[in-house]
Amino acid sequence: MNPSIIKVACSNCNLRELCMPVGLSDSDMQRIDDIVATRRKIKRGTPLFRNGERFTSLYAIRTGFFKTCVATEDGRDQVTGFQMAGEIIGLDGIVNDHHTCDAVALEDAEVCVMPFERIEDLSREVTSLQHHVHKIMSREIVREHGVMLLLGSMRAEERLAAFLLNLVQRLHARGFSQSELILRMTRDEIGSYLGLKLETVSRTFSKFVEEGLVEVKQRYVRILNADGLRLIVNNPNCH
Amino acid sequence: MNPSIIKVACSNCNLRELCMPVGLSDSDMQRIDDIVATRRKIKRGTPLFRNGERFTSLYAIRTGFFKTCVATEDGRDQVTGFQMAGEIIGLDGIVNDHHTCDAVALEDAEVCVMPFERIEDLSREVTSLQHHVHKIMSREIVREHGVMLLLGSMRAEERLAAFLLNLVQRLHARGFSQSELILRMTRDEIGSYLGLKLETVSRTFSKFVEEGLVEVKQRYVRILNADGLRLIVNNPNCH
DNA sequence: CAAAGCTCTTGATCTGAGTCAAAATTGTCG
DNA sequence: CGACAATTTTGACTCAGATCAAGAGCTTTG
Repeated sequence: MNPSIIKVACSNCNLRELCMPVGLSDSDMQRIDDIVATRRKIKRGTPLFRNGERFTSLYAIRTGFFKTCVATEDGRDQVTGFQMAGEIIGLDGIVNDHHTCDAVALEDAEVCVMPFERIEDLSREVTSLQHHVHKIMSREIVREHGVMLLLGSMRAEERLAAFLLNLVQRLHARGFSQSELILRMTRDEIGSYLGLKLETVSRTFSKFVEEGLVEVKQRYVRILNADGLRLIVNNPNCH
Repeated sequence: MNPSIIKVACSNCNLRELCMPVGLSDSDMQRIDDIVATRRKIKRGTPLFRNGERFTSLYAIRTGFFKTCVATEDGRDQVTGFQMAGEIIGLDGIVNDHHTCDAVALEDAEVCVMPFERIEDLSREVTSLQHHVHKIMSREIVREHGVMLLLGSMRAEERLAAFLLNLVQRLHARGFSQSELILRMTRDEIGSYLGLKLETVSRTFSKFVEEGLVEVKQRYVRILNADGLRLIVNNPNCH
């Protein structure tokens, strides 16, 4: 028995509205509580799951911050996303019953373990859960379209600006500041996600600082001019 | 009434094993037949659906070839995928009840229209259909991870080689040649998908021809040395 | 079938981001 | 607390792919 595994319930979880369907009846809520079999704590730098591992469960992040990354045989890898509290990871494993990417905690984290079989069973009975599962997967597809747009057609500054705005927007939705954030990932990881080298990420940060768009002190970032960043993202001709 | 809409069934469709679950009982097959409400013919260059349109159905491609693309307000756009017979499009629309990309036929095409409500209703009853829907969505997520890897970390030659190998592999799975194909898209569209300019796509084709890897005559491509292409994809140090 | 309009190829040049290198800063842990 | 390791910044130089431009092939349509 893993001592880091403890039993809990969703019904009184304050992230409920992020990972669960809204407007459930009490009895449905009760049943959904049972989906979350256990919680699991993940130490910083440690994988929640790895490419090739058997897929059994989806994970709802309770606390902490993750990255997911895929790799080629020849050792290149690509960060495919950064995930924070209330987001669901593991969807990649459904097709082949095996995970096709690594999920690594970037800070000490805790996740709710939701055995996928139970999700499937229950979503045959609770329609709103079925909808919810479909929407979560579709949302991930749409998010990835956005990343493809970014990687396929944006310049370094546009990519970093879009990245910062996206992060801060998601943090804000979780009750954090709209303008301040602590990056939980290295420049190298940001670069991998954005298709840039770490030096380029660093230089672009410096450029934003010079232009008074942000204040940066290592992992700490304060956004001074969000509209300026939005302008960079939306206007390819601004330079 | 749209005259291009006609009634049909899956049970005797030869693409069945590509878009539908396998190993269904006769009675389940019967019910799944009813999912495909209609078929729809799409003329070359015409959209099947557009960004912003209300989402109602998924589409199984019966014949023809599609591209899907997303766009920014400022007019940039990005091809997010090319789809062929047996593949499902429209998954992007589930999250927000509206499509977030355009799907355009690159040759005259025919699709099976599958109202998503019916899919959801039936997949609550037919477990194998439920699994199937989940797998299709997960497969799309994994595919997009691959595209992110390509866009984020590969060089032009690697991208084009990976693209050709992927296309020919999918065509082969549909009974076409492993070595010959007709591109249904322009150099510009390939470039958009691969994050390259059309000139770079053209030059890279020319380079492959010089190296004896492929034979190219406009849209016609014959792969002469598939292993050579694979080597380009897998070995970042080969140059 | 001829003209107009796409699409594709190729050349010349430019440039944004990559590479290599070194120093500065911060974090970690005995 | 202090030293080692990891991360970040900055500079100098290079290069893959973008851009600009022109011409050649194809397709389409009246």
